[in-house]
Amino acid sequence: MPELPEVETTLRGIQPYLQNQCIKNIIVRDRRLRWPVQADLDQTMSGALVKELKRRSKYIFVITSHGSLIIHLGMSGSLRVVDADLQAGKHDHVDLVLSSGKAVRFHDPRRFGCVLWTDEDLALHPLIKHLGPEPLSSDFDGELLYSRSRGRQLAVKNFIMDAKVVVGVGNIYASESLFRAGIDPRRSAGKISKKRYIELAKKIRETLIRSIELGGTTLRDFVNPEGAPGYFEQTLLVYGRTNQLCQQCDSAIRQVVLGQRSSFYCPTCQR
DNA sequence: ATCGCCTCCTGCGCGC
DNA sequence: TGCGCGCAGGAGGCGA
Repeated sequence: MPELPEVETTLRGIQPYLQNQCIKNIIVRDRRLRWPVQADLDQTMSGALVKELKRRSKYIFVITSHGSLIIHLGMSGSLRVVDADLQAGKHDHVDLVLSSGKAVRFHDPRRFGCVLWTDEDLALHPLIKHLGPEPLSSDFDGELLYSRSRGRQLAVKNFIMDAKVVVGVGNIYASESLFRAGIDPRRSAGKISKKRYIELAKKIRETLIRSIELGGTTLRDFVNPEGAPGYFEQTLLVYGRTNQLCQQCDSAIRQVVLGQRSSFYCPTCQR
């Protein structure tokens, strides 16, 4: 399940194969993603030169001479670098075929992801323009969490997962960051002190950076674009550990549902 | 404005 | 062994 570290790992994996390369053609096998893939995508982008790749939130931008692609991996999406003539499998919906003989293959069993084309300013795109700051940028800190949370009643876990507040904090990393900051995920966002938000912002940043260093979390079948797994899963302290003992205090880890999402916390370490 | 719920979709693991 | 069920979740959209 790609979260920000998995998206960053993916971007870094495909970057060397795409940068300054020519997109020979695009093969669309199934247009039915979260939003339909544009019918004439191949005609629009054939022959495009890839200028640069960028990430914003969990979106990957492929910026070319013939407009940009906005790619989101949804829940189950992946991008792999393959030899262009490798037989496509089930759920291999889109190939960016490169002049080099390689292809970047978009695979997404649940089809929650998207591959959208746009010729407009990416920062002004409807999917992008409302997004809050990047958690790894200097625009994000505890002061921001504190000021944005005043008067808010929702649970702090839901608050930090709101992309208008800060992007890229998904379900796994929200639980992990709150554990590391010692904050109960159910606590009302508006009632947490500035001091605690400063600690939380620090832990969000540290947790994401550490996961990127380890190549992301391999849950289900995440692998980087060259086929290697991520190793952050081995460092998860609460996520998915219901009834297991907390590594800090031996209490049993609890699972609750917040905002339709499973959430994990230690009843002793988190207050 | 805020917040919680619904929805899209398929694969997997579980119980029977 | 096979079947049916519940769960997983990113994030837009909607209703209260």
